[in-house]
Amino acid sequence: MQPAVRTNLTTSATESLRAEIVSGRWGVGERVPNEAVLSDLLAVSRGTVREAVRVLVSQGLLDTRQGSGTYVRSTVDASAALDRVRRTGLRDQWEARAALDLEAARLAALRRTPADIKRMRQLLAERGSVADGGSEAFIQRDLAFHKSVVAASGNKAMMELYDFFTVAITETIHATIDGELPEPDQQAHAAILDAIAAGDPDGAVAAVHAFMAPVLAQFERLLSQ
Amino acid sequence: MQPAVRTNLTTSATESLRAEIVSGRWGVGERVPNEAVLSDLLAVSRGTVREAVRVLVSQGLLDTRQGSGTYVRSTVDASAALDRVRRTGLRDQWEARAALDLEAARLAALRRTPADIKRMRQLLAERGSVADGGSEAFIQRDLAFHKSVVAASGNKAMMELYDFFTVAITETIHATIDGELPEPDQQAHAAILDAIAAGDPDGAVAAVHAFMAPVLAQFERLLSQ
DNA sequence: ATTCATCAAGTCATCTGATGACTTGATGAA
DNA sequence: TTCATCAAGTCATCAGATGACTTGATGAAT
Repeated sequence: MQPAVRTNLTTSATESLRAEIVSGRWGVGERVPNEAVLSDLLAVSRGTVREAVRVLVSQGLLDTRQGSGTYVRSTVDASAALDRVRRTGLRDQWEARAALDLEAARLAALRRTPADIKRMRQLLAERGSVADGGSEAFIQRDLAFHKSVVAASGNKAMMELYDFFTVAITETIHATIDGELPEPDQQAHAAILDAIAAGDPDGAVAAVHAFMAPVLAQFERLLSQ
Repeated sequence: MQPAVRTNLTTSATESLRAEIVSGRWGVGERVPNEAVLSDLLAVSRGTVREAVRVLVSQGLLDTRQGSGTYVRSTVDASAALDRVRRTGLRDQWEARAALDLEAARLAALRRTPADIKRMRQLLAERGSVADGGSEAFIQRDLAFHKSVVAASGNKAMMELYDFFTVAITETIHATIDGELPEPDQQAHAAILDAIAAGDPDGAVAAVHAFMAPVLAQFERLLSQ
């Protein structure tokens, strides 16, 4: 069945205001109606209007000036993008991070410095097994290796996004299935590093693909239940 | 002189609450004090507390449930992560988006529905040339095609990220080099679509690579100046 | 004619109090 | 053991009031 949508007045007020802005009916720099008028237009109380306006201010769409009024600051709504990303499913987030892993490995194979290789080798050696220090510590070491690969790509945007996804995915996993995912083995990781060290971009991509496959397959199983 | 900082109670209340969350003092899933208590703790009225909470809800950090309470949803401060991504260079942002293009094309080749293919074909046909309606309109049509490819991957996280990077890259380009980039040609785009329609993931990846190469080469030239 | 202090209207900022809607755990009957 | 009922706790929303700030108009002083 179609799930019943439960919304609240503030949210719908926010979306109504947002629609006026992104549609361009309220132009950039223009002053919007005051709180009392908006309260009438939206048929909600002034408090609700204020909450809606505050949200749009925090997203950079509006700008309030005490004593003067509320003004349109921008019609571009990118600031909420990552929030919406976080609301997507676990599989989607994992795939998006995998996209970064893939391209980062390819770029790393083209750009890695000797220092990068040394660092990745060290982290891979430290990665060890789950037996050392428990699964939580192992996940941290595993992550450190992956991040070093992304770092070797020299791409700061991808590093930031990788961090973002890592935390978001961790939270989602804790909130839902509680760690039922297979842990990729040491050999698969070594293959990635070898390809990067050899300066082989296609090999690096293939290696990442190989180690991602079982995890994604597990997702499909979990999601199909 | 140091400009006088003028802040308001709602903003400082928001930051106080955010600090509790990102510091981990309030853990994920935990229920936070109710509005009346927060009102006392922050020494502001309940209305102000509600505005602050609403902002954090809109940013995905909190979650309110009527009748139950307010809960910590996540400790990832997406708005901060996004600012850091924005501050990275144009090449880094472009590469990150390319990583999405690449993986999305591969996934689209595996998952595309007949409706997806029809839509992509239509948008590719409409894409036409710069002559029709000027470069601004052409860029919009070009973008529409790329987004349809990402949509065909069925991955919502990647769609949101693609939108984000598109806006960020557009802003950066306007702010810096003012559109000196080569426009990938129609044939290269057709190759992507053909591979996806044929259900050929490797071919889709190769096609995206082929069309990205000249743009990235141009970046290298511009950046080396 | 120009400058500047003053003022009044308009607007957002904040507080207070009240009522309704919803959730959740306890209670007790079937 | 199951399930309907209930009461307490919490967020959702409204209404009214006061304070702080901005802005343009006014008019006196220079």
